[in-house]
Amino acid sequence: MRDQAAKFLPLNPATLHILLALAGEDLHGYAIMQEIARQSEGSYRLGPGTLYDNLQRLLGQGVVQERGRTGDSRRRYYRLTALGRGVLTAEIARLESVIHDAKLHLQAGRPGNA
Amino acid sequence: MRDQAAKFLPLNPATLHILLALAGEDLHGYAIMQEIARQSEGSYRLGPGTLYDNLQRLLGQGVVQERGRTGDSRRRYYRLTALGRGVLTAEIARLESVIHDAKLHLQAGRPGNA
DNA sequence: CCCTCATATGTCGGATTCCGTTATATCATG
DNA sequence: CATGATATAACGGAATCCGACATATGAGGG
Repeated sequence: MRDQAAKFLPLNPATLHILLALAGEDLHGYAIMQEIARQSEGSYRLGPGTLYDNLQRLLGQGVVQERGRTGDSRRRYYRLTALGRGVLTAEIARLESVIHDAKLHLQAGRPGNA
Repeated sequence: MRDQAAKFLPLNPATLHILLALAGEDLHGYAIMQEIARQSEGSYRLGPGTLYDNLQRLLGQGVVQERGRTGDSRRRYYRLTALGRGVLTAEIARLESVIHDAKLHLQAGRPGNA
């Protein structure tokens, strides 16, 4: 699984945030946009173009899948597959190591930057 | 500064890794490629196309600048500007919050993924 | 019933970015 | 001065980004 997941890394920001939004619960597209805006406190917003391009690709890659429709017939709910969960987990682990490195370098040498 | 830096976020993976490589010390392009490969233990490699496209853009944005050439006349050394250091710092802070959220959701509910 | 507005998905097309291939120049060695 | 490794850069097709626009459905009021 980790081998499979590794092929998808690194994730671009849009993909990372979509997977993150879906990690908590299954959501439909419009709700994904809202959840990403909420998580970033409004500083990062995905437009529909970027969102649906990405969902289309992720469906094809088997990273997310569509859940059976219930209630509101407009909504298409998406959920992470096992692969998708593995990809997100692997990316988070990778980013932790990136952050670790960054902190070493950002404080070493130049305190006040400039 | 942070306001300025915020305009550049989120960083795509190539940009993040270039800035990270330069956070430690000034490097020339070829060395940036090697440093990124080293930091990721070979799992993420930037080709020259992606690297120089990005450096060109970052120079234009004032995120990195060229240092005076010394020694080997082929090499062009790059360094982070104050803005560049601020951008990297802001992105790292943002990613920490992303990781925090992700960990909540990834362990909640589904322990073993699958 | 309609009419209207918010919700929700999807399309479209230009701009940007990605990224491997190829070209060119310089260094180090013998 | 020949050779091979290092280093930068140009090139061009593919992929992605992303706002604007189009369409369809739901909720609620009159």
